[in-house]
Amino acid sequence: MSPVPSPARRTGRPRSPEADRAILEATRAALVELGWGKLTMGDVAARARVAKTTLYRRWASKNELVVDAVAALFDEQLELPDLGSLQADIEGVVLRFAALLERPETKTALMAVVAESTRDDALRTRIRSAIVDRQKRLVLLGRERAQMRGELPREEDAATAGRNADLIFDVIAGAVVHRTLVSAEPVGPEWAREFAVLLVAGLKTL
Amino acid sequence: MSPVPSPARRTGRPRSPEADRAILEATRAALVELGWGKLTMGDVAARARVAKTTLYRRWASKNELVVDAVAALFDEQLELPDLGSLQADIEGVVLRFAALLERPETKTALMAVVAESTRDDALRTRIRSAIVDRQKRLVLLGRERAQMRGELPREEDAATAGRNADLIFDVIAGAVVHRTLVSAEPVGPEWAREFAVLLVAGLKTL
DNA sequence: CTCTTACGCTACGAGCCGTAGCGTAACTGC
DNA sequence: GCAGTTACGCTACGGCTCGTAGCGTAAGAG
Repeated sequence: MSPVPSPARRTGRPRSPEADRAILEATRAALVELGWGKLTMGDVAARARVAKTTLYRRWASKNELVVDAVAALFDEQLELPDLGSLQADIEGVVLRFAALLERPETKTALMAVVAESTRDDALRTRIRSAIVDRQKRLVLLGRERAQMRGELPREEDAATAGRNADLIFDVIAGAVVHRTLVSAEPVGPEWAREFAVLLVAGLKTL
Repeated sequence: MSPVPSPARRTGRPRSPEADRAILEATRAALVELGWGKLTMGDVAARARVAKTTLYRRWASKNELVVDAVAALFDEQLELPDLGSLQADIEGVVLRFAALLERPETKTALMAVVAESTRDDALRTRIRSAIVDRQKRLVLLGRERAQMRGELPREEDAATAGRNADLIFDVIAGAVVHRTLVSAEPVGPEWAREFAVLLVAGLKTL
């Protein structure tokens, strides 16, 4: 989690895990109140009751600090219960993802970090492993279940299966993000249902 | 376009439209080279060969300047030729939107502005009218055509029609944006075709 | 020709960044 | 214990950007 200098050190005073926690939490709080643009390292340090230099000993830049602070939010929701049908599973994953995006600290930060990642490959890699791939697992899981139930055909070759998974993931995640952040409308059960109906119908013809 | 003080002035030296142009263009260029975070007003002014004070006479903040600079990019692609079928029309709108997003000045800026808009209602309104609604018109146009051709049923009431249009728009725009910016994969003709197949199949069952 | 407004330029206080230097705290190995 | 090593808090600093003020000049309107 503290990426900058992770030398396999063995002697000397160890880093305070408490400080790690406090800094990440302070970062999320500051994001909610101030937003990405006005968030300052000095402010985060003050909230965490930590010296500014301590921040810089762990994170090289504001970008990386924020990515880690946000990524921690995605550690929770990694399970998706089997709801019995493809339709229900899609509604479930949509609602979970939406619930995550509704949280004010996620909204602002995720988009800002994605924006920055268009110019920073290291950041993109970090986001991919910390956030995107974890969400994608849910999609793969849902498809697998649907194929077991016979709701969806199995792809003939691995390449097609991979392309389809990517497509489905972009459609689901994209729609939820766009609805939440651009259209700025809530993702409720009805919307999830309508979206899932649309998607399931499309998937069955693939 | 220059939002700050738009008093119905009639006397005195008029504002230089040339300066407007130069500033917006310089802003886009700076965005490509520096990104949102490192873009400075001083730098934009220097690129536009304009005094920094001239920027502040027109735009109150960096946010609004960037929104206007990006919005200008969306003024072009507002037409969508009738390609003969719903499938082809969707592929067309996807490819057009993707082409816009592929431009480096759009990529970074659009996401950054969206991120900031989660905390700034005025900014969100501005984005909506300048960018979102214009793209949405294309969706409405495509649906209208498909209904004329008999490819899609007409909605029974206006409320349902509105909800459907919103849903479709979020799916299309969201998928393209997510594919381009988060997955960081190109939107080519094959992807557009596969996506359109999926969506058309779903739409016909709505 | 006067009035009014825009422009370029310079200068400025304020705030934040990221780093350096110091003394102190915590933990390890002898 | 004691020395060695690393983390921490604190202070101070140069450098950069912000956004504004003040001035003299440029450009249309009446």
